[in-house]
This record gives sequence, structure tokens and C-alpha cells, in this order.
Amino acid sequence: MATPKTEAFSKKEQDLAAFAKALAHPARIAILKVLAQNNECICGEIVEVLPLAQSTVSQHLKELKEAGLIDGNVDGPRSCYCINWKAFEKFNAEFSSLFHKLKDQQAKSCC
Amino acid sequence: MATPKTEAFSKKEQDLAAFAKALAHPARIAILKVLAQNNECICGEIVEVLPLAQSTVSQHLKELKEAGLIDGNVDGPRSCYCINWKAFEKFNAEFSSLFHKLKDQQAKSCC
DNA sequence: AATATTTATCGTTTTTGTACGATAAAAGAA
DNA sequence: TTCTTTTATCGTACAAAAACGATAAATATT
Repeated sequence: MATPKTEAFSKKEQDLAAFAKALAHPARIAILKVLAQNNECICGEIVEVLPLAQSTVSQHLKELKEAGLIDGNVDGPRSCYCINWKAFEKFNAEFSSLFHKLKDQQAKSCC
Repeated sequence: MATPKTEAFSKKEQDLAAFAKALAHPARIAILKVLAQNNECICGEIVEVLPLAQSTVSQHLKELKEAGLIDGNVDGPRSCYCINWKAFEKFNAEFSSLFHKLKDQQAKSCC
């Protein structure tokens, strides 16, 4: 079977992996940049900038939203997205923490 | 077509995405933890700890290696892996940098 | 009311990821 | 040399991701 075994790992590991997965595509990193640069974070603007079809961009936005990294509000016929800084910072901190925790544990390199 | 369009993005975006992808599975995060905890980072030890088949672990190790996050030395019939701290720190810094750059750019939230 | 604009969702195709067993390769032990 | 141990790789199967066009839903505009 090729059923993923994500359940077999700790919640923290799962959460961090999910966060990393959300950033694991250049389009989604590009989207975050656009959201930070433009005050008007309208879906259409993102579509104009990225070299992807509208439906594909919408899909990436959905993934970022499900990961908690962005929020989206309906504004008439448009959708306005922006970065969820709280969540973003939390994950950034957890990631840094992993790095430093690992480094502290490392007694001495073996190879 | 469903051919990924990674080439259409900047190198920095691609690199960061590749780094994130390497961490986008709980097993690979777990492997990094084991590598940091044990001085003897033998493949077999990792296999014992993880709930995955030997071939699957070997595959994950390969991905981490290709991402540059770990180094692997052959030691007789065994393989000894350890974290490449230089690469790890570099990516950690770039990731933090992205976060702070985004945050500085954010003039005011719009939604 | 009819039309246009905007975006989410559906359906589909292709590619990549995840997982395993089986086997090959390499080195140590008998 | 033969056998055992260890790990990488191959082949395979299924799952999930990435991409697109088409369409539906919601709201403005005329």
C-alpha cells in the first residue's frame, strides 16, 4: 500500500510538515510576496502577476488558506486576501526553535 | 497539461520552495531529530525508530541529501548520516529573512 | 431584467510523492 | 570462499499535487 503514514508521527512534526508543505511551491511564495507588497490583495491582481491560470492560482490560495497562512474576505464579486501574520509568525518561531533545539542537542558530529 | 511551472519563478523562490519541500514530511523532520540526538547516525538506527520500511527510510534520506540538508558517508557496510549545519543554517536564515522582509513591506492590512 | 465581471469549484490529465517488497551490491565474519 | 549483515536501488501500486478549461455562483452594471 502507498497510504501515507502521517498519523504515525507526533502532532508537532505533522504541523511543521504541513507548514513546510504550504511553502513548498514557488507560486505560493510568490503569492505571499504579492500579498505583502500590495495593499489591495485582490485575487485578480495575483493572477495578473503570476504565470498561471486563474483556477490554478485560486487553488494555491486555497491551500495557503487551509494552512492558516492567509485570510480571505469576500468583497462583492471579488476576494481580498491577506497574510495571517499571527499564524505566520508562530510557524516561523516553531521552525527556528526546531533548528536551535537540534543544534543544541548535537553533541559532536560523527562523520 | 499538468507540467509543473517551477521554471517560471525566480531562483530564490525555487530554492526556498525546494528547502520547504524537503521538510514537508513528518518522517523527514523525525529523521533530522534522530540525527541530532544520536552521535552515531547510522541508517539502521533510524529505521528502528521510525514506523516505516527500510526502503522508505532510505528514500527519505536520499531526498534530504539531495536537498543538501544532510551528508552521508559510507562506513563499511553501513551508512553514516549527519546534518549539514551550514546548509541548514543558510536556509533557516533565508526563511527568516523572507518573513521579516514581507513584514516590513506590509504597509497596512487591507482586509 | 439582462449582461458583464470576478472568483470558486468541478472534472480531467499529467506528474510527483509515498510506501513497500524484492533484489543487488558491498563489506565484514565464519 | 561462503554466509551474513547492511543499505541502496528497482519495480510497482496507489495517493496526492499541479495545471488547465469549463462552468457555476455571486455581485455589479446597464
